[in-house]
This record gives sequence, C-alpha cells and structure tokens, in this order.
Amino acid sequence: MVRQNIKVAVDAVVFGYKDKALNVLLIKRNIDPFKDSWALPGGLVLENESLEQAVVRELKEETNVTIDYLEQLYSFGDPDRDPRNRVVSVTYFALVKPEHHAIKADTDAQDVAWFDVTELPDLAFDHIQILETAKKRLQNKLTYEPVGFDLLADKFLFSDLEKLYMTILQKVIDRRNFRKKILSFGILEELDEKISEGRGRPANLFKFNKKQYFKLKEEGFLFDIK
Amino acid sequence: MVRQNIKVAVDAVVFGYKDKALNVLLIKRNIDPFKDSWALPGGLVLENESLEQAVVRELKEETNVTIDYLEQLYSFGDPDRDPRNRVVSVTYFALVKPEHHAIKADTDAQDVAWFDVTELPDLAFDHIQILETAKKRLQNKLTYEPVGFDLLADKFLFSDLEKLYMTILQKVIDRRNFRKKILSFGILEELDEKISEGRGRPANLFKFNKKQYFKLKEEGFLFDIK
DNA sequence: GCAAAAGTGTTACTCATACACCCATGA
DNA sequence: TCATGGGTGTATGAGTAACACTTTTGC
Repeated sequence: MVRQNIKVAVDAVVFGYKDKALNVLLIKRNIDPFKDSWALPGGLVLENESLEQAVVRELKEETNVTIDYLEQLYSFGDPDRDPRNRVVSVTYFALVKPEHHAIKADTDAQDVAWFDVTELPDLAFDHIQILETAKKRLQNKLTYEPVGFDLLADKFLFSDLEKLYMTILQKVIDRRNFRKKILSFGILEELDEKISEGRGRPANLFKFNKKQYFKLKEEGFLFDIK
Repeated sequence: MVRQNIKVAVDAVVFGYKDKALNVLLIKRNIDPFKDSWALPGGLVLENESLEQAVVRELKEETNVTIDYLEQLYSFGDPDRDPRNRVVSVTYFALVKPEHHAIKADTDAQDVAWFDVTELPDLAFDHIQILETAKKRLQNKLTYEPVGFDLLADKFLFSDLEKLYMTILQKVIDRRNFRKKILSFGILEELDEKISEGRGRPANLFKFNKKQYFKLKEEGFLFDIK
C-alpha cells in the first residue's frame, strides 16, 4: 500500500446576523503560512475525535463562540490548497444567534472578529471559495428550512425576519405576502410583548415554535419560501 | 503540532437504472478488512491527485465504468469507521447511463456487480449509511435538476422517464400531468423515431436537449418536479 | 377483436402575486 | 402634527391536481 501523508483539517464558516447584515466569524492567524491573514476558524483533526467534535473544539479554542446550528458543508482537497503540506479540509456551516455573538481570541488566533460578508478582507488559503460555497448554501437553506430563526434572537420582530431574508437572498420581498405566508405555517408564536425601537408604532415580538415545526415536519409539512 | 496519522479515502455511490429498478455498483473486496464483502468502489487518495481524480481513477481501476455525472456527496469521518486505521472518506455521488453499464473487475476487486437497491447484500464498513445518504440525495436532486437524463439512454421513451421518477421517488405520478409539465420546460426533443416494445402502441423516442437546458438555466429557469 | 401500452384535454381549486391605506407611537 | 415603522385585505392570474377515453400496435 502506498504510504499516504495527507492531513485532515476542519474549517467552519460561522454566520451571524448583526446590524442588519450577514456577518461571518474570522480569526487572524498567528502562525505561518498566512501569518497575520484573516482566515476561517479551524484546524487539524485529532486522532480520536470525530469531524464534528473537531469543529466544535476548534471553534471553542479559537473563538469561544457558541454554535446554534451546525452541518457539514463540503470537503476541499486540491493538492496545492495548502502551500506546505497536503491538507484535505472538511468544512462546516454554522449559525449563531445574537445572544451568542460574544467572542474572544484564544490559543491559536491573535484576533477574532465578525466581518460583514460584503466587506471582507483577503482570506488565507482557499477560504474565500469555502465562504462562497457557504453563502450559496445559506441562501438555499433559507428557502426550504427555517434556519433563519437560528440567526435571530429567541424573541424577534417580524420585520427582523423580513430584513434577514431580504439581506441574505438579496431581493425585495413583499411585506404583506411574506407575513401571511410565514404565519400560515403555524410555526410562530405571537408573544404578548411589544417593543418600540426608536420611532414608529411598537412591534409585536414573535418566537419560533421549534416543537411545532418538527411535529408538522413529521406530518409532511414543507417549509418553503420563494 | 500534533503528529496526525489519518488516511484520506474516496468512495463512490454509482447509480444506474437497469431493468426498471435503481441499481448501485458494488465491488467484492479481495483484501482485509472485510475481505469477500461487498463494498462501494473507492480507495486511498494519492499524494498528488485531487479528490475527484482519485474517484475517477478508483472507478476505472476497480470497475472500468464510465461516469456520466459526478458530484461530491458527504465526508464520513467517525474515528472507528475503519477497524484498522483511522480513515476519513470523502464520498461521491455518480450516475451512469445504460450504454455505460459495461463493467469488469480489475486490480483491487475480485468481482463487480450491479445490485438493485432494494435487494442489497451486507456491505463493508459504514457503506450502507453512505448509500442511504446517496439515495436521499438522488431523490432530492431528481426534483430540482434534470439528473434523470443521466440515468437514461440518450434516446428514451417518455414512459421510461416516468417509471424512473416513480421508482426513485417511490410514489405514483399522473402520466398526463407529468408529461405536460416536462414538455412545457422545452428541454426535450421529440425524435422522428418510434419503437415498439412487445405489445401496445409504439412510443416516440425523446432526447434531452442539454444545450437548451443550460441556456434556459442561465436565463433563470428552474427545473422543478414535485 | 382483444389485450397492452401510448397519447391526449378540461375543469376546479389552490396558491402566488400585486397592490395602498390606516394605526400607534415618539419627537 | 408629523415622521416613522407596524399592521392588515382583496382581486387577479398562474399553476397544480384530479380525472377517462381514444389510438395504435401485436397476438
């Protein structure tokens, strides 16, 4: 058998919705290659942990962030994607709620920060390509799974949800039709709380009813937003 | 840096539509572990080839099959999925047309065969799990991309397409509505050829117009079959 | 002439889309 | 009282779903 010397890493694209914009979590590398460049959080998988455990560990070590949604994205394995060794990276797609946005640089990173995806710095390795893949995944997922709620606070305004969809899908959505449709699914709870953000009529708070969603899903219900 | 000793492999789930049933290509292993078990074709990635090149090479070596459609499926990396070493497998999803069904066992396999997915033998490693993942991917893909045509011969009958959809999606489809909808897409060419399969009225042959499909796709057309 | 598969059209209903005015609050 | 954002209903058209009979061939 050929002696193979390929390393396996994991990298994560962590999205957060912040200041009405889609943000992504990046770290500033403090080791070569690409020392001082911004990059996706990630690192080599340890001998006895699963891929998912590796992502969770790296995210904790490098950024201290708490993940609300995690799924595998894609594996990148071009022979020369890392200038030193051959590294195959299994990448993950993650979403965090605003209440979990608190981050801090730790062991392997000299800095951690949220970046608006429309104003990104140059990224290390092929990470820009990974990020593009993740953005497409998010756009798709938004239309057939209620992942938007993993980007919003537990209690949110309808207008937040609407803006989130418009920001990520990059198109205008009719307010009335959107509300009608989402409410018709019966997976939101209207709370008895209103909040007033500066001027304008105070808005009702809503809560995503996860239990109800999974119940309906069992019964064949399909979340679907164009 | 921790010395990591994880191997990277690729495995492929190759689907073919055969005798009005969905079939998958398996090889009989002639080395341990799981010697003499049936398994997905695949193997370790070489130092200087991409993941995709590795799949194509392994498929050629082990089965001699010609692939008509290939895309990455998922990466499986549980620490104990291989009883000997730690192996992360990047799996691929492939479709072959009937005219490319000719197969033959070669270097690493003692045998190669098509199996109806509803009548599978026990599989090596976690390959049954990989296969389940691929089946779901196929079911999904069938509804939003015209991959069905990569499973049919270049010239096919409408009833073949219909049966393919019913077989894979596991549900009955109204013949009239299905035909109306597919034809309305304008991505099929009706040929001036009829063939008669045993009894019954001879049926028209159709051809998938790939060029037209890509043109329409550019313009925003979405293939969509419920 | 009968069995078998191919081919075809209409209707009802559901769902998506387009669209504009009033309401509650803070300044 | 005005500016700001929140909340709501209706009418039209498109697309989906349900449904059965006629045609062409082989035996």
